[in-house]
Amino acid sequence: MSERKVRVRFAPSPTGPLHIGGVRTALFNYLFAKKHGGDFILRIEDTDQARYVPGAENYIQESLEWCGIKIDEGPKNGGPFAPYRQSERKDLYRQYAEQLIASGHAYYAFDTSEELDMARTQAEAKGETFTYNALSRQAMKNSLSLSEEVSNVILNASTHYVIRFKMPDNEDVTEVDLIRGSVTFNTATLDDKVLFKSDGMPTYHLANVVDDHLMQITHVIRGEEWLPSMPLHVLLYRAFGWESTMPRFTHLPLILKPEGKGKLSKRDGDKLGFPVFPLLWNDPATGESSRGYREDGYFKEAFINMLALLGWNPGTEQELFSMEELGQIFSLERVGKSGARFDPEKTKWFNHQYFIQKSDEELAQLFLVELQNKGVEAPLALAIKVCGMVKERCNFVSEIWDQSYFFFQAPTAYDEKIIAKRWKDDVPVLMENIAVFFETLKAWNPAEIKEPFSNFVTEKEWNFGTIMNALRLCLVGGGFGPDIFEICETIGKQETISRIRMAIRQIQ
RNA sequence: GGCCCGUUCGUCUACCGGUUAGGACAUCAGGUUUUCAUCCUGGAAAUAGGAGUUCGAUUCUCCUACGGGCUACCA
Repeated sequence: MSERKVRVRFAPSPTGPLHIGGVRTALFNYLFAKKHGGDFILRIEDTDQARYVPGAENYIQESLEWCGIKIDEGPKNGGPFAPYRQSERKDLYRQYAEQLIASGHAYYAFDTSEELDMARTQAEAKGETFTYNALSRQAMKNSLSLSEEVSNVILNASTHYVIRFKMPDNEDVTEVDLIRGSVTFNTATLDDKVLFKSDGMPTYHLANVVDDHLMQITHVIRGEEWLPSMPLHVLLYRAFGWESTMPRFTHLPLILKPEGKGKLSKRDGDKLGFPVFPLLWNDPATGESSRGYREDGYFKEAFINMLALLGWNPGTEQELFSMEELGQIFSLERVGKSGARFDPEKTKWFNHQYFIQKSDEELAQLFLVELQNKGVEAPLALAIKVCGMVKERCNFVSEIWDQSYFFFQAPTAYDEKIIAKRWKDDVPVLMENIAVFFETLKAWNPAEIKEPFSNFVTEKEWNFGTIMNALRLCLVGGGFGPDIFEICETIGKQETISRIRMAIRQIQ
């Protein structure tokens, strides 16, 4: 059993965009596979046609691709266990459900949803919860409570029946969870879960176990919301006689809201202003769109790095990891047990780290696209130079413009606060003197502007801070930006002088 | 309600019986930047509570509290 090649799967259901919790589950599966030289399988669990959302599967596929999570087998690239979409495997499940009936592990149930609702309401009235189990199943309509003849009559007359698992009466089921240790459930607290629905489709439980077995999955790594169904799944493996090749189970802690109670939801992102999804999602039903990390300007490396460290840590103080590195050092033992609150601020920090690691050229290419969208024409060389000057103060490509627009155009407005602070009554005259002085300069580069400029200001006995800050206001329109002489050089002598005179005219 | 899982600075977490309980984000204070940001230095900041076990508990056990998940012919 330990000889088997590691095979893991990510098995989302295409009911909407994959949220970051799902991406993290996929990531941990992928990293586990990489670490052990195994395979990563994508399986689409579309057994609920009512909740099927067009485009969702494609979204999932594209999200994983953007993240750099490579799929070894899946609906798009195929593989030896195709198909990888459960709707296309539909015909296969019935025989397994019937096998369970034949072996006495399952039975037909004929109760209508109205009858079940009634049973629930009645129980509720008595302050109890209705459970379809060993205690109640004799009172319900099924092939266990009814005679074989009656059952067969119903079976032949209608297709409206389900197949339920015959949950043992009172039995402890213990199974090891790789990050939590051994967990025990008593079957008396569990119910007779539906395995096969009246629409001819299997439920998650049946399809999941059958496919994991058929696809030779060795490790099931999924969200903590599945922990309560682990005993059912274990019992199914036993009932099928597959216990010797049953996968090991691991349940990942959930991602919680940044503030308040509960698990992270789409609403939190809207409210707090951060994406909850990897990619932009346009809902085909409501027409609503949700922001994505990719479109918000996050680098995938930063996104992955952030996700990897949410619930997992390497045990060292290193925080920056490439996908490659993660694939070498990831281990399930180092995944935490408790839910992790999501921190959008830290994600920005990660992005900054990757942002400043990028070369000026790489950033310039991205920045050029932004410039184009703004209708600004600029040579690559200038974009590279500008990126080099301002990258330290940005987290995103979209922030470069705000830090550097003055390299491409004269300021159209002047920051009121800076005017109040730096533009005293005597400043216009001083600035005109500076403009005249600049006209006399021959050389125009930072060093050869700075030296004569300093001498000039010193000679005049003007206050340095006054001059420098006012000059910055003239050239930039605000009180920020890179070295002032670098700016002078980059925009050119004529433009520098013209901006000074324009500011004198415009600032009141 | 029942079942299961969890609980270390505000947040993510390290320390798998002996530490001045470490790091990162955020925050605060200095410094650099004749600007802003970056950056550098420093500060404040935690073992949920109570019983055990032990020479010694953040670490092991139990109870309580709190948090989370599940409790569908959804996954």
